[in-house]
Amino acid sequence: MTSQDVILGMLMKRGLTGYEIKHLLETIFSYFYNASYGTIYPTLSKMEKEGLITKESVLQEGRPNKNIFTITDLGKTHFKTYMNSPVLADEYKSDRMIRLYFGEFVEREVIISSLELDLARANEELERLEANYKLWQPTMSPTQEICIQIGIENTATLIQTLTNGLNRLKHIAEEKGDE
Amino acid sequence: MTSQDVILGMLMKRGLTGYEIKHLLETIFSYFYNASYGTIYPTLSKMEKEGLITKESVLQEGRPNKNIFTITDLGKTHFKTYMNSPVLADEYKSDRMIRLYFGEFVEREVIISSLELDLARANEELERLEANYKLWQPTMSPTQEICIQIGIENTATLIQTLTNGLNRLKHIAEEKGDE
DNA sequence: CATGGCATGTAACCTGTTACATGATTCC
DNA sequence: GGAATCATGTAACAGGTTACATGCCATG
Repeated sequence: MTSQDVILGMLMKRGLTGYEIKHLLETIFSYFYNASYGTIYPTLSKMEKEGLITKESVLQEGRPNKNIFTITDLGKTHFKTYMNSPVLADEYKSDRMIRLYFGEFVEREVIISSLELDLARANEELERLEANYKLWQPTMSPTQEICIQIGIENTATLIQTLTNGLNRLKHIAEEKGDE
Repeated sequence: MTSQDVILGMLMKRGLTGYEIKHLLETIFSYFYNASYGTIYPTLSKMEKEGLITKESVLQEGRPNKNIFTITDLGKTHFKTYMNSPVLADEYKSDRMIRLYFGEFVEREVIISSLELDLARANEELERLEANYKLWQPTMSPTQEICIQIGIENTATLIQTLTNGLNRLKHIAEEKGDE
């Protein structure tokens, strides 16, 4: 799974610009993938050279011209090859979790306020995912729905676990304060 | 958060060899971090040159010699700087999720059997995490416990969501079969 | 006698990010 | 007047993986 595979998948439905691809990544894909412009544009150029996609330049008034990329038959073949290749293990690197894991080496308050920030962010993320779900549900395929449900339910669980963890940590902090 | 920060954190408790670091990553850290030997050994060399850690070679009989690395005061300072730096966003790239998202472009059975594999793996992972929890709980710090609880609860939630999703997909498949 | 555990290390490669460069228009 | 949106692109760099190289011992 490289950015190329993900972009090909996005183009299976309709032609897109690099800018639109980035926007999609930030909204619907953000839960399980992302890429910067520094990846997207060079990848699109490379794919065009290889004949996986074609470029159509559209002149616009009052705003920059744009390049709409459309998948070719060769591109579709490549995408299907990807979809039938062995599934790779998830890549997950969490700075939040690392710091929590090593929490014993910093002051308790640092950890507590960090967890509180995580909790606030998780709540925002949950709202965002639920808003997305309501917005796009009518046009989503069944498997897309499962994707967003996984995102929503995992975030809801995270909120629960963080809340429980915070309560326990605060409890320990109070006990220590009583000594 | 680079591998250096994680390794420094691991060495805060006791000296370790590269091999032991890899083992720890695969067992307790696997839920939120990992690194290959190709990262670990060069990073350890670099850290030694920079004076963050010291190397002690231990000759062994019947098995290869090993290098035990110990954190220095400079290393501890670096670790604390990391722990007080701004938290980075999680990096999560999931091939599983990408394929599920684009599931409409392949045969339903491919998706169903893929989800069934995911479910089986999630069950194994849950068992592994729970076994770890039982094994290490007595020696875990409160924040370490929260880490493993997050892992366990998220995995349990994933199992639920996958089960629900599978049921719905099979239902749709049956309806289609009735046409 | 083969597999897995113990143990270290390098070189070639891949993939991606960050920061920079440009510039008009619309909304607050 | 400043920020956000639309829109594309590059160069330098960072950070990592994979495959290879080595080799003994214990277990089945």
